[in-house]
Amino acid sequence: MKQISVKKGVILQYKGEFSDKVFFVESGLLRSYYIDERGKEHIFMFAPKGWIIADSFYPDQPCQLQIDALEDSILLKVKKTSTSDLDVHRLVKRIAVLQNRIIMLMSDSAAKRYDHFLETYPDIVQRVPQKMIASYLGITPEALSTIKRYKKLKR
Amino acid sequence: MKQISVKKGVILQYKGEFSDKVFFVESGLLRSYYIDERGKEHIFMFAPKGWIIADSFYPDQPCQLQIDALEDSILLKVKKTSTSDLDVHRLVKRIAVLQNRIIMLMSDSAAKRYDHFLETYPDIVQRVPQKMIASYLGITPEALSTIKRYKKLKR
DNA sequence: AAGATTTGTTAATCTACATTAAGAATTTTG
DNA sequence: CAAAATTCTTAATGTAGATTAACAAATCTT
Repeated sequence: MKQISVKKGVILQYKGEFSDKVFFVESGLLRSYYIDERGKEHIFMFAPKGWIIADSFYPDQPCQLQIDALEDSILLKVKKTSTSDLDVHRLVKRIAVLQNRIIMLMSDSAAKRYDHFLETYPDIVQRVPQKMIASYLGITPEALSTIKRYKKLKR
Repeated sequence: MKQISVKKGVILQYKGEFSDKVFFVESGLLRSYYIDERGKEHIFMFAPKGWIIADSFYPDQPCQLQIDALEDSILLKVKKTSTSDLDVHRLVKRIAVLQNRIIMLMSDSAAKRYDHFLETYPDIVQRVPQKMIASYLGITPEALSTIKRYKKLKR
């Protein structure tokens, strides 16, 4: 369990790598993302201060997700193999986060998914490019742009 | 931790209920599903023999998911509050399942999501109505019907 | 077995979002 | 600061999947 400091843009975990790391974000912002067969990135999750980020906790399986820093960040790095550090409480919390993400993805319209995102990450809108938010929502940046225009009109 | 036996159709957990239950499926088939504001059901997960099914493990929060039996089933019912029974190993496994579900939902086409479903639950296709599979995939039964027709044509 | 109900198919039409493209705004870099 | 690169917006057109509807097939009920 040691503290590390990373610059924006640094890749902390590559897809396919056999990783045994879990990161606790002390400050800054990370993201995990899935790269599909066509090379397209789909943002799986953002991790601002206080969040955990990791692949699925199996050290003997190749990672599905890639993780990098969207801002200069300070992290606590823990080895997954030290099961003792993975307390049940934190795992349960993570399950809740994933469950909400699934319910969010299942909710019909992109506009609603955007609202859901705003609730989950109230302070991230200003910090990352819209195209990343679009990727998280599963839509194109153009579509997000249109959604935002409509939201403005309604006000 | 006690064994219970339920008939097809029995609802084991209602949306909004404060539940502290986790079910291990010994035989049969359960499903968890999310009910949206318009009353539409979205199947979150199927749980055949060997799987766990539960809401997000917080006994002090109302359930987001409803759980019922799709077949006569035999279950082990565990109280979530007895943290000791929720071993880290099982939680980690559950996280992996949820992560795969998210990646599946993010993968572009409905046809691919169907393939993904067939891999995850090879023996469920014959056991549940197509409209439930469609719900799990996030599409209409009509759309699934069309996907299956195209798959047949290609063979 | 006959009727009733639920489920599955097909086809026509509609719509949310994708794609393409071109220009405007913002950020990065030398 | 100016030039280059990236990001954002808008609009035109295309498409996967939704909706509607009518019928066929399977399942449940008595």
